[in-house]
Amino acid sequence: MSQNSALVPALDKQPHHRLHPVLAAFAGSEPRHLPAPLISRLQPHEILFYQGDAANHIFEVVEGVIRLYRLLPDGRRAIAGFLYPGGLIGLSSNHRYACTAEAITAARIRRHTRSQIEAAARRHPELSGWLLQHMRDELAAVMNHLLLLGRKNAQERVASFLIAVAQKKTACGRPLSVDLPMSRADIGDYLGLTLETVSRVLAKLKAARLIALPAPHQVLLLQYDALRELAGEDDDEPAAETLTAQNKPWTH
Amino acid sequence: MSQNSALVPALDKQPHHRLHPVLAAFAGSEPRHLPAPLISRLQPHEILFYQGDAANHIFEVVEGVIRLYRLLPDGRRAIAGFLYPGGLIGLSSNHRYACTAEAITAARIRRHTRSQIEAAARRHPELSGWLLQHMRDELAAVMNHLLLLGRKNAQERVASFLIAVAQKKTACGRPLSVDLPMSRADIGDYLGLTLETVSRVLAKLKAARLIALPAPHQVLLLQYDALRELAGEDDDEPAAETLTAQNKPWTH
DNA sequence: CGAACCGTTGAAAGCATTCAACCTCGGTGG
DNA sequence: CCACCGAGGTTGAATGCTTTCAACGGTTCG
Repeated sequence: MSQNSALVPALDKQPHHRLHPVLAAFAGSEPRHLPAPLISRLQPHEILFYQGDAANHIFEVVEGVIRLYRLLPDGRRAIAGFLYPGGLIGLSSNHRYACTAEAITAARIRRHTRSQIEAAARRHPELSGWLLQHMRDELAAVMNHLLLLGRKNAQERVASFLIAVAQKKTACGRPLSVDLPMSRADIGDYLGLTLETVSRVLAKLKAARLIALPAPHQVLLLQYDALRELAGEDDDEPAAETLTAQNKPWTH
Repeated sequence: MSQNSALVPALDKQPHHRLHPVLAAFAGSEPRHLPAPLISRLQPHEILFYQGDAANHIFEVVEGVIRLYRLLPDGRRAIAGFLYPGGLIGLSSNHRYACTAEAITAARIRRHTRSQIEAAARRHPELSGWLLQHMRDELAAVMNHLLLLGRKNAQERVASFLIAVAQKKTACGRPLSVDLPMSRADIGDYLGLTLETVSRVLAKLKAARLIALPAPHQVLLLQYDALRELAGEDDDEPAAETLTAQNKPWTH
């Protein structure tokens, strides 16, 4: 509950760009026509904005965990991502927010108007680049998630999830302790499973001694590498690039 | 096979920004130190680049259809998107490409170096904004796809797919004719289904008179609205925004 | 003409879901 | 203080949707 790296839509792996109050810093360097960015507090089930709302603001999670989700007309829910402190919300939105943002835990959120950000970005190219990088990271994370949702089975999904959550906690010694502030239903809606299936898979991983569950919201990764194997992601594959460097179509 | 709007990762709906040779136009307005952007031709199964390759280029589809996909170690494949003429590839990539890009049909591709693009973007703010917008559209499309993969059943997925493909063809009168240059396996890997399931669902939709299949790669949407209903997306919901404008947490 | 590829269709199997019961834990109030 | 209640988690049994395996027909191409 006290990690502070971004866990953007599909759980970023690289913990680069840890700067907490980045936007605030840039906003602060502007002439102070505007009040300093507002920090608002959210109660556990409070909504920050709804899908379809005009996307006039960009939010920065200061504390707590936020879920982003979309709903089908009949109520089925898909969680697009969990946001941890340092995470940015709404950056990649168009005119309207694509998801609903709701607090899972009590949270503190820094709010910036889009125009503020854009003005600051014009003045500070490094901020502009940083925001772009953030969007690219978000997209890369979502690509991973498409593979997970499209082609992985329940075990692989849960294992991938645990690995991803663990990779935010910058490599303490294993066995790794991870806590999951969200409910089983949240995890299910994130992984495209039912809450029962999530529970069952966790039980199975526990029976296989790959994890331990001291409490429902705390997981110990006992065999990290076995979990990675199960997750089936070649996260940091070395350069398979020199091999394929020839025979590029455009070298014709 | 002759549409010319972008069908980015999850099949864009808004056909805005139809400008075919945008990047070329901007590149051309530079002092001609560099050769004009190369156009290369791809054979049906030719690879443009592999996932993991250094992302030094940005590509623009001029003609044909490209698939972007990721693989699991055991060969399972998830197609992240199909790209049609006008689509940009690699724009949102980090240092490395997140997907493999492969031609489905014979294709012509315009290649730009990333540095060319970036230089042009610095000189032409409108290009910069356009690229940003493109990334946002891509992300929005992927969000739709997460919902599809995470929570829709086979029928809903196929219906959504057909609707999305149809929405590229700017609203000719219904019944709408749509052609699918990709194979059933491609559709399956895009929708998180097997090729058999795709075939079966199409047969079922045909039996229900919602579509007709004059040829395997041509679909007639006989009952567009019923399909939309089945797809279950409130694509263009009107403003539900004024209703929720009050009770924003930050107004505390 | 035969091989290969693609799409379709059938039958059986499997994995996740659905429905339901039970349990634990906190909070509340009698 | 303890009974009651609701929320969240776990587990079991049955169902079902999708997958898997297999066969068949059509088309293309060497």
